Amino acid sequence: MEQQQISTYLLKSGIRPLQKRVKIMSYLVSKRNHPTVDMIYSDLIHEINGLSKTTIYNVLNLFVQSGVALALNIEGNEVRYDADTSTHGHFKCKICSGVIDFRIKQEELPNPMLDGFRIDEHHYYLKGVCSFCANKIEA
Amino acid sequence: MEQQQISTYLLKSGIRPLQKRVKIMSYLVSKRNHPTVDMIYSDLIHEINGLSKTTIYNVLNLFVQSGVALALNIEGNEVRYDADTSTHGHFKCKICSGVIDFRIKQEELPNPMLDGFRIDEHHYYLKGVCSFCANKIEA
DNA sequence: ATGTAAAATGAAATGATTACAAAAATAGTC
DNA sequence: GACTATTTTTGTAATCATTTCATTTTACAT
Repeated sequence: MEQQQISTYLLKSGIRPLQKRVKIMSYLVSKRNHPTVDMIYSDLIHEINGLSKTTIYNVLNLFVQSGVALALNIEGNEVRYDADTSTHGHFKCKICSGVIDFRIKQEELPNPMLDGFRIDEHHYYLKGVCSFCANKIEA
Repeated sequence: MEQQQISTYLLKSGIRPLQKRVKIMSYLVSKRNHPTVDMIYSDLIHEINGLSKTTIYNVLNLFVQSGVALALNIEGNEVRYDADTSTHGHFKCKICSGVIDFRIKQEELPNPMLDGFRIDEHHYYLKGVCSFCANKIEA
């Protein structure tokens, strides 16, 4: 996606499309790697002059509050971010630590009987070993 | 559950049923409140003489590794523990921070096409506002 | 009882995240 | 284009959960 499109998207979501915000969203959208704050920082520090980690925290928190990004809490010691806010699941490999998406429809997810509850977010996480790592183990 | 039953259960799971381990498991099983380490510590410090937080971390890590407890990563800043290792979902209320279980069958959870992947754990988390807090807001 | 291995302890280290005050950038107005 | 008020970014320090590690204590078999 072009930076211009990102700007429009952010604006539409009630977020002023400032330079760093656009770059960070652009990174999330293009890489789709469910990065941690550290990953974003190490990748963008070269590209954005004088970027601070605090800014990344600020911007990501803003994104999550505004609903343009999801915070994934798959593992206790790290938060990962995802610009894809549509319904989908996540698989995390214990070996390579990679996180991949898998498609599921909203209707496929069970809807428990929770009378009077307001449900805002659905998170479906799987953990195990990905096919690539599984092959390496066998070999 | 009686402490005796807990001991037998731990033993069967390959865990030596030492005093503190039994007490901590007993706490998890009886309270079913998905506690954090801090909650366990503040509740058991009165009951167990000279209990240290490090011990709770040690014991819980052992429980998780041995498969007699689950570590829930619903929110990024806290890990909660659950002695119920059967398939079920968790709902966390944004207002009161309470976590409740809901029953789902293994078969109800979607099984994505992940060829060659080994899936070890399924986590299904919902977030929103529980009925109790929703009522309070309306009132 | 005694010795050995396992477990628990507490203090210090680590790592992620937040708070906060100062500096910089931005948008709107003249 | 310059001026000012407001918002954003920055960097440091503070906070909080968790782990590490050396030491002490406990459990258990002999």
